[in-house]
Amino acid sequence: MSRKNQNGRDTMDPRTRRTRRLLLDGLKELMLEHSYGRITVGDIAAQATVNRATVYLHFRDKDALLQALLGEHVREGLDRGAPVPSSREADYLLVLLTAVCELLARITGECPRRHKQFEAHLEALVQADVRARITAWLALPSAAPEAEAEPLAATVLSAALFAAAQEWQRDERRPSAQLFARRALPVLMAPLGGSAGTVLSAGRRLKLESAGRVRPGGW
Amino acid sequence: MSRKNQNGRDTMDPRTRRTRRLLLDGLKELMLEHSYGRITVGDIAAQATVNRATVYLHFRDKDALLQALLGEHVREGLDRGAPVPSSREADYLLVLLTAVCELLARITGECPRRHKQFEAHLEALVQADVRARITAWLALPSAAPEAEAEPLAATVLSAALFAAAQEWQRDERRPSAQLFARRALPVLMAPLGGSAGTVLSAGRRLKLESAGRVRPGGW
DNA sequence: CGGGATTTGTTGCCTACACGACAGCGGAGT
DNA sequence: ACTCCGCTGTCGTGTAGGCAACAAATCCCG
Repeated sequence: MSRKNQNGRDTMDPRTRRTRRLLLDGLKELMLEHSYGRITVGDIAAQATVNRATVYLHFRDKDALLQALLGEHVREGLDRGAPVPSSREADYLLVLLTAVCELLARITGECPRRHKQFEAHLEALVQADVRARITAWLALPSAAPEAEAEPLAATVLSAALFAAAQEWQRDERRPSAQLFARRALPVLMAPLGGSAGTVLSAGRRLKLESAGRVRPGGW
Repeated sequence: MSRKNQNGRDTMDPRTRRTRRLLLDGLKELMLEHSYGRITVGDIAAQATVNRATVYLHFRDKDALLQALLGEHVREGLDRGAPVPSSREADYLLVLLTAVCELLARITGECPRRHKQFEAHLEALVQADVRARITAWLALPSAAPEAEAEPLAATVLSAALFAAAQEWQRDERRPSAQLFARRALPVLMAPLGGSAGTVLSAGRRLKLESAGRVRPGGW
């Protein structure tokens, strides 16, 4: 049995990885031309050159497969633009907000009419992924010894950030995502620390008053 | 055990078909950037997301894999342009000669410098495939009841046809393949039947006295 | 509404593939 | 000369996947 069935990245049997990929790609391919509802599990299996029974070795049902596909789409969309850094760079939130704005725009823009039904779901996945990224970012090794991840910090931060991006998206004549992010970030963080600082772990003050700073505060 | 390991097309285990395809595509992909000699079996396996040992379940060695890849390339090249017809159409040889000319031109034209070493081999494969096509064409149901496949017919015809194509290829200012084929065909068939029209449909009398002229790469 | 036709999940048996380990071998360096 | 090293080709063992058949939805049309 493969070490990690769900989250395992590289400890999986190559056959499992390959088949998973074939299935995800197969569904993606089919959804370019057909509506989700009209696609059967058999269609997906055929497209993936895999037996129908095999589909169920990887996903509970068709919806779970779709879920995984959408999740991957979101993950990739955020990874180019806002990969989780290896050190707790101060401007990560800025980068992330920019990327979220751009991804949301892409979702509502490029998504075929036929799949508009999934937009809400897709946005929820974006929010979940943003939360995961912020959590990971907060968990990064920091110089402060007392660093204890305030569990609420990620929740609050991600919700605020995502809401900001959504508002940007609704704006008729919105500025560039980059510009918007720079202006919005201070507002975003205001509720967190008293004076726009101390995002969380006590000693760690993130100075963001001048919101355009593009240099990591390297620690 | 799969019904037909070598030639079976559709009676193979889907896993076998898929892995074969992955390996062929993998080698093709690698050869876009590396010279054949520097590519190891392990590289191919990795590119194909397949275990190295699995390669040997499909091909005796790296060379056999290359052989299959080149053969497939030739087959596909001739299939668009000169697929074996379902009835013994009279002008098939014309179509085939045209296709061979164009394929030869593509081989010497598009082939990267790095792989020029395979050109001769590739041309031999073309000739072999041409022979197979002509054999198949001759075996097609014909109106003549006495139709018995004269085994030498395919050999002679294919050698002559291929030699003509090679000569066209060497011509500095060659005409279009289409035009050349039209002009060359009567010459080609002259040794076969008396009057260039009746190739071998009715009388199937193949006079080969003057047919010994087999161009290089021959048997 | 009824009933044939698809589609969905599930199961048991068999096969192709993954993996690790192995001996053999050719090449590069010292 | 020698060892070191990476590649080749093969083997035994465990597992993912192919296949056929199945009951249970679900569709859909008269």
